[in-house]
This record gives sequence, structure tokens and C-alpha cells, in this order.
Amino acid sequence: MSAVFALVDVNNFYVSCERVFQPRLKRSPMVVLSNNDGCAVARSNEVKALGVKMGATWFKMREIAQEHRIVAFSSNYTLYGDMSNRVVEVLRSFSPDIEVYSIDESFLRVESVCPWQASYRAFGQAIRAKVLQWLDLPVCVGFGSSKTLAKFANHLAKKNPQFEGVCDLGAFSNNELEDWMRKVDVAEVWGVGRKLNEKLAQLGIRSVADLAQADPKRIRSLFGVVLERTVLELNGVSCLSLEDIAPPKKQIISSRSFGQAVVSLPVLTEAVSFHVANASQKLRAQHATTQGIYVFLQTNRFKPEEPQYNEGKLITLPNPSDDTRVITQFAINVLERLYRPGFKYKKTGVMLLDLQPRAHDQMNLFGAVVNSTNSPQSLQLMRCLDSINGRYGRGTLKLATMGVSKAWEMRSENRSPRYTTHWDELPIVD
DNA sequence: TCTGGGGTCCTAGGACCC
DNA sequence: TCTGGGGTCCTAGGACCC
Repeated sequence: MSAVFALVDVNNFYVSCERVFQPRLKRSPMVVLSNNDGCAVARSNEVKALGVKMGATWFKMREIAQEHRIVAFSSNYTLYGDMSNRVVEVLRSFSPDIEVYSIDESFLRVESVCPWQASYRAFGQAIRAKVLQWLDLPVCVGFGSSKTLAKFANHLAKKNPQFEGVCDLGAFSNNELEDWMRKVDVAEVWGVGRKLNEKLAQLGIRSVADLAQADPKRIRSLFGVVLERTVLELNGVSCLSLEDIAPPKKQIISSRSFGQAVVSLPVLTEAVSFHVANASQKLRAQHATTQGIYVFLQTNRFKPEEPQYNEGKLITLPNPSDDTRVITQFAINVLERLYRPGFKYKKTGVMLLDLQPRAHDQMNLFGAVVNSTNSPQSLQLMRCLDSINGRYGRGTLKLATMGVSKAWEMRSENRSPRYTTHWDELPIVD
């Protein structure tokens, strides 16, 4: 049986999450803003119809927002993350072969589990109905014989009401498929970004059909193996398999713009400590250690009239570690060497690189167990830290270097309650 | 006043090995 | 006169994704 992939994706995901708990807003124009309330990262259909683009800066939209009474929410990733997990649980009941591709999209292998022989449309409608009933979230489903085709099918389902949210390319004749591919811009293809789109246009490749009909070898010589695979995938040759087990991360980043400019080293120290705590908790969650820590510091690039400073430094630890205390110490050391007084800083962040599975703990050249950073005491302490913070909330237990000042915290002026994860923020039904 | 955050993969070129 | 062949590893930069 040849492969059939489904791509399920939640429409306007963040907006839809907010609407679950504020049903009176189901028809209001709405946006969800990025961290720091910077720009629109999710738009309701009403807002899209007004011509507001993805990533539009909020402060530049004030006028149109007032005129059309656009409701803006600050992003609430605790809520979206939890809702996302719930969607995945529902999807898992339809197929055990699932790849969680992003917070609002999953690929499923469905050829052996579709209960409606040869009717993937009915299968897709069943998925839609269940997610809607259980979670009140609208999804679209696309079916195709490769991931790239499933993505394309999903795009058609989303943009063309006659599909009623489900599109199965397998049900199309060759001519029908070509017609649809002819109608859609090549920029919509998964893997074709802005640059490739420009270069393809120079070759006269403008529609999905143009790319599908291009010679894979030629595409490879001009653009590389990645786009060659895309061409093959568009022709139903599955090159990208389902990654049902998420591979461990190769790097972990934590960074944030400040709500307002920061000038002082102590405040930066608190921010860096926060990012280390954040990143190393994720590090321990995947049972890994880090040996490379990169710390960076940035001024506001949107204010060229202010003096700019944009630097980062990498430090290599003598021994791999996952201990927040150790990593914090090194990171603060780097920060102190990086810091120059007199600048208005806008952003800082920490990257953990050189990640290794914890099981691979390596002794140093002299074979000594000088590796006190991975001592049993450290292990236990970190486990304790994570479990307390897991139970009572992030930041319940923290290093003193994280401080208590909120001087650097991001703006988040209209965040909704964390309805599904915090007892004191549960929705109340009158 | 105001401009997000977190990732992956591929390629080319340099340095080095025998 | 004259200068091979086959590799690996690392890094920086560029492209992409959501």
C-alpha cells in the first residue's frame, strides 16, 4: 500500500485558542501579538480580509485597529502549548503514526488506518468533527502521497470553501491536479521561501505546476538537493518520511526583547540568569548536557540614531554540564566581558550548544572524576528544582542571580488567563 | 513609547590527515 | 621537465520552517 500523508492544521491557531474561552469574540476581528506585543502573529479571517499582513507591527496598526475594533491579545504560550497537546492527543486516536510538526500542525500516516476505504474525505471530516467537538478548534485536513503534497492539499482546503476544510489530492484526476497546481503560486510550496521564489521567477517558474514539471536534475544543479526533493515530492515521490520520534535538539535558545531599554549590568545579569534557567531546564528535559554557551547582547536596531552594539561570545565549559548554577556562572562571566556601559540594550539571550546525551558523560584527558558539575548531588538538586517548578510554576524556586526586579520584562498588556493549566485561572461558567 | 522567538538543513571553503 | 588522491572535520553563511 503506498503512503498517504495527512496534514492537519488548526486555522488561525492562537486566535482560535482565545476564542474557545471568549466565544462572544467568535466573529470579532482579532489578532494575537508576538512577545512584547510587537507584531501580529495570528489574525482572524476578519483581520486578514482587512489586508493586515502576518507580522504587521502593532503600533503601526493602531488606526486601522481602532477603526475596525480589532481585539488584540498578548501571546499566551502556556495556553497555546496546552491546547496544542490536546489536539495531538485527539489526532493520535486517528493514527498512531504522527509527527508533531509545529505547535498547530501535525502529519499523520493514514493509508492503513482510514476506516472509510478510499474515502479520505470522510476520514478528514471525522477528524474535523472530533477536534471541533472536543476542543472547539477548527482544523483543515489535506491528504497527499507525500508530505509536500499533503501540505499543498491543506492549502487548497483552507483557501477554497468548496472543499469544506478537507482536500484529498488522491481523488483528483491528473488534469484536475494540474489545474489546481496551475492556479497556485509557487511561493506557497513548502520549502519555497522568498529568495527561492525570486530566483524561480527568473526561470519562468511561477506556479506550483511549473515547479512540479521542472526537471529535477536541473533544479538540483541550480538550487541543490533540497529543492530537487521538493520537485519529486510534488510528483508523488515521497522523499521526506514521517518523523514520529522527535530527534533531540541540537541547540537550545532562550532570548527575549526587553519591555524597555536596559542600561545597567545588574539588570542584564538578571535577564541572562533567567535565560540560563529557562534553557537548562529544557536541556535537562531532554536528558542532555551542554558544553558551549553563547551569550549575546543587542541594542535596538530600529533606532539607528542611537549608538549600536551587537556582540556575542562563546565559552566552552571544561566539562559538559546541565547544572543551572554552573551554566549561570559561566554565562554571567561571559556577560561581564561582553558588557559595555553607555548603550541602551534591547535584547539579550543565551544559546546552549554542543549538546550531548547525558549517558555519554566523558571524563577529561586525565581520566579524573573532576567532573563535580555532574556529581550525584548536582543531579539530585536539579531534579528537585525541576519538580518543584513543574508543580508550582516556573520560577517558584530560582537562583538569587535571577533577582526580583521586573525591569527587563516584556510588555504583555492583554494576556488572557492560563485557563487550562492554573487552578486559580480556570474559566468560570455563570 | 512601540519592531518576536526558536529551530533545522545544506553548501562551500579552509585546515588538516595519511 | 616535475607537485596525487582520497578523505574528515569545522565554520560561516544562507536558505528555509512555524
